Amino acid sequence: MRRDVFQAIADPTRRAIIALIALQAMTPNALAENFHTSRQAVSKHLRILTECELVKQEYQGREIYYSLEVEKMKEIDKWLEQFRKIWETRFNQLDKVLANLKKQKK
Amino acid sequence: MRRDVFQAIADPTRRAIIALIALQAMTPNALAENFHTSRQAVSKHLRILTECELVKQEYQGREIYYSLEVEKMKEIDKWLEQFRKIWETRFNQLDKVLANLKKQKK
DNA sequence: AATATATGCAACTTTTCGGTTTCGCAAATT
DNA sequence: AATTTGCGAAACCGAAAAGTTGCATATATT
Repeated sequence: MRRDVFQAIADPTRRAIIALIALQAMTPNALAENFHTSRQAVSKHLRILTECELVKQEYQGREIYYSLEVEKMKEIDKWLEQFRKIWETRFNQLDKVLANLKKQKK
Repeated sequence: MRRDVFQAIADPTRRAIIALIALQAMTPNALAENFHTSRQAVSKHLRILTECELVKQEYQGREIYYSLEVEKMKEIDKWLEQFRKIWETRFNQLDKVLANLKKQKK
């Protein structure tokens, strides 16, 4: 079982779940209504999300409210950081090219 | 075949490949030296990365240099955007709490 | 021309994934 | 007390993933 953040967000249903519970805590049943799958399938997704700590549970009687562990999402952002540097540099280079073109036009 | 960016970065070997070719274009053979898998396996990963347009090829005689399509990486960044808003808000709320604590100390 | 090298592709195998169905349990409702 | 409801866990299934081995092909090298 790999179970890291990147594997967790690979599945589109899980990404949708993440987007939903980012806004407000939700129960498995409430979540399942948004998809064309059984509640059990959603439950399985929630387990995966819980295992990689992307999600936290809050027990309320027999209901369980799931909500996003936003901090964990930053891990993805952190990984992206190395590439952000690259695409910003590229952008600056493009900027230079455009600036030179302008100069030549004059 | 799903083949989207999120599925592409789910595999740790692929993430490593992405990180390598982000710095400089590399051939499959050169890449394979960095992993404990066969060249063919790396080739397969490269095909997946190519299919979702995360990677571009440059033919040079019998060698093929692979490099990162940085633009495509922005798709992940774009998806993260919605959560960035949330964690920044949370941060601001924490900021307020800290500010209040300071006030009380006075 | 013969051989070596770089690569992709196809076939095959094992493991993982995402789903369903069935079940058991605890909390609510009647 | 009996029934309904919300949930997770386990068993099972088909499809996809990730790897290996064995080719075929095109370009270099000798």
